[in-house]
Amino acid sequence: MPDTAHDFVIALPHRELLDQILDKWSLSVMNELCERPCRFNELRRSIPAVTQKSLTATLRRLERNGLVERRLLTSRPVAVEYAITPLGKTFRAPVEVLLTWADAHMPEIQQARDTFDDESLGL
Amino acid sequence: MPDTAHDFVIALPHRELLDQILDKWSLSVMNELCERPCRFNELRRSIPAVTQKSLTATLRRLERNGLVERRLLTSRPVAVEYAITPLGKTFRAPVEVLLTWADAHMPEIQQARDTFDDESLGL
DNA sequence: CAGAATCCGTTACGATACTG
DNA sequence: CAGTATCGTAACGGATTCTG
Repeated sequence: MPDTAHDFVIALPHRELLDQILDKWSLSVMNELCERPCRFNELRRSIPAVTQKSLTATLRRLERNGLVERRLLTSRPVAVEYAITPLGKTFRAPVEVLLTWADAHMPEIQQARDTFDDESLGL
Repeated sequence: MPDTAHDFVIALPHRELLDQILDKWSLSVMNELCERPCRFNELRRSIPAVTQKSLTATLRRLERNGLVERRLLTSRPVAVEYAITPLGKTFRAPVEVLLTWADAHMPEIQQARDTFDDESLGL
């Protein structure tokens, strides 16, 4: 086996990949697309806080990494549809594990934060 | 069950938490501390690319969230030791799932990138 | 409708110097 | 040894305007 265990630094390609698909909006976008293909403005409405610019960038990144597919609908006027890819679907499980963990330990974490913040002040 | 499925936006506290513990250096740091408690400069050597400033910030964040513990060793001169907490240990599993996924699909992803980049040029 | 282009402020980060 | 303080840069993201 190569390493992964005592791996010095999470391996740069991994780190870079995570940066691209765990960023601010990617999870929300993929979450939406996992339910159904969506038009651009449909996505905007589903994720009200995202700006058009960020959404575009997010979709491009996800498309480049093969997690999302951009379909040009040859209608009149031309429309665009985004859909999750098979690869994208395989990413759901790891993410759910992550969110489940977050959910389960959020109270514990919140308490750690409170304690930490109190101590910082208390000094 | 509440939602998570048609959840609009990954829930802000979750998003914020992920930002704090999946950031650039946190995984490498926790990876190291999972093997043994470490001194500050020991960590720096283990993760050569991290600057002192970023390492300090990362450790503080992880400490605040209860994933890492800062132990003041009352020796002469005073030393500091960082260790993973029980909570921190529970985070290992989700991360491994994530990295395993990344490992398994990296070739596929790399090919998607190549294709995408080629098409961008080809036009 | 689905963006591209521009401007602009905040934040992240690295490099460097200094401290108890 | 384990930081803090300061500075400069660069990337990120939001707001706004424009376009086929």
